[in-house]
Parts: sequence; C-alpha cells; structure tokens
Amino acid sequence: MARGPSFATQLLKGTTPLLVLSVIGEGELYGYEIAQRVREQSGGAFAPSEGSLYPALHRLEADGALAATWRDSDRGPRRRYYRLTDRGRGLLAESRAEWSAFVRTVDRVAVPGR
Amino acid sequence: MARGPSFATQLLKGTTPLLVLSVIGEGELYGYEIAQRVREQSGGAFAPSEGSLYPALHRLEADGALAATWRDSDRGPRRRYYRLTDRGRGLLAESRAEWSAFVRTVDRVAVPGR
DNA sequence: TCGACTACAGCACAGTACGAGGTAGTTCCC
DNA sequence: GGGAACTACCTCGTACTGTGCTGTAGTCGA
Repeated sequence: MARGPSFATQLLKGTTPLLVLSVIGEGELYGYEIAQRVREQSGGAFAPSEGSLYPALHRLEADGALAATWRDSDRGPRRRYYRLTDRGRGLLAESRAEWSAFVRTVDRVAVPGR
Repeated sequence: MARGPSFATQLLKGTTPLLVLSVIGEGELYGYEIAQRVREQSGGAFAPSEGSLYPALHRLEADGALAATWRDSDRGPRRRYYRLTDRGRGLLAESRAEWSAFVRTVDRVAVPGR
C-alpha cells in the first residue's frame, strides 16, 4: 500500500527553526536542553532528534541568527550555549509572522467554514 | 551566508496531500484544475508545481484515497479526473484533525501569550 | 508557421528529518 | 572495579518531498 511517513511527520518539516528560535528566545540554552524544552512545551508531541537538532543549530549559527559559546559543566560533558543575536530576534519575529500567515492560508483552503 | 530556501517554502512540505484532498472533496477535478483551485483559494500564496502535484496525486491514488479516470476534452489534451474514495474521505478528515492539532502544538511552543 | 495555453508525466537536484553510530564525561550500584 | 544509565555533542547514510526543467501532445489565434 506504499506506506510512507505519517502526515504529522511531514508537517514537521520546516518548523524546526521557528521552534528552536522560540525556546532560545526565552534565555540562553544549550542543545540538549533545547530538545528537552521543545519536548516539554509541546506536551511530548515534538521530540526533535539529535540528527535534526544539531544541524539546525549549526545552520542558524552560520546564518548569524545564533551566537554560541562552549562552557564546562560541573557534572558531565561540556555544553555549547546558544543565544539569539539581533539578527536572530528579527528572524524569530519574521518566522512567527510567516507561520501565522501560513496557517491562515492553509485553513482557508483546507478547513471548511472559514 | 548559507542562503537556503525561504521559511515558507519549507513549511509547505507536507501540506500538499491535505490541500489536494480538500479541493477534490468539493467535487471531481483533474490535475491542472486542482493546481488552479489551490492557487485561487490560497489567494496566490500556494502554487503547487507540476513536479510536486502529479507525484502527490499518484501517491494518493496508490494509497487508495483517490480514484481516477481518463476522459477526452473537447478542447485540448485528455484529462485525468480524480475523486475521493471512502478511504480518501476518511484520510481527509484525519488530515484536517492532525493539521489542527499540529497548529495548536506549534502555537503553544512558538507563539507567546497562548 | 509560430507562439501561447492546456494537460500530463518523468528526471535530476536540493533541503530536511530521522536513526544509528561514535566520542566522552559523570553518577550510582553491585 | 566493572557495568549500566544518563548527559552532551557530532556526523553519516537514508528516505521523503518540492522544484525546475524537459518532453509529449492537443488546441487556438495571429
């Protein structure tokens, strides 16, 4: 029957930068912690894997939206802390606006009675 | 600066089946017409390219969500008309529910004050 | 005859999510 | 001291999907 990935899995594509920027907007965080925040705040619905989280962080850093610094931990391996740059704050605002517009448009086509 | 595709382009990934099922739910349509409907109803925001529309239709047909028949046109090439099957109607309802849940969850993480 | 539009299809390419694997430090318990 | 479990980062191969381009083919108007 040509079973593919679930609909929800496909929807997830593209929202990672928005989610990541959003949680980092709350304060300086390191990678592992970002994944936990997203998982908690989404009620367990979103659990970004390491294979998608770390590349996304690197892309955002390369784009100048995030700045990062290594710091030792008193318990466990060292951590790479990320914070929003001015550019990142701008990108977050833009991304939120684009997300809202996107939702309105999909609803207009796909959800009856709107 | 590692410029990639726009945020909105990435978001689009995964919504195609929902949009396609939705417009076909309004009545039997052929491929080219489906693209036009989506474009019109989205106010021009979404314009599915042929390279993504036709594969999506074929996938949905292979999944048993759509049934199709060839018919001659009185003007121009023949057309392949698609209609929802019972399975397709079920999938449309499911997809709408998943979409709504997905939006609520993203909003919870990414949109402040909700 | 030529261009524009309709209508379908296939291909190479690009971007992203995931799973699996690797490295390395700490903690706890037997 | 040995092993499991957890923290924490990273990279690789794979799968899926959207796009642009090309191809085929019919109709229509200048």
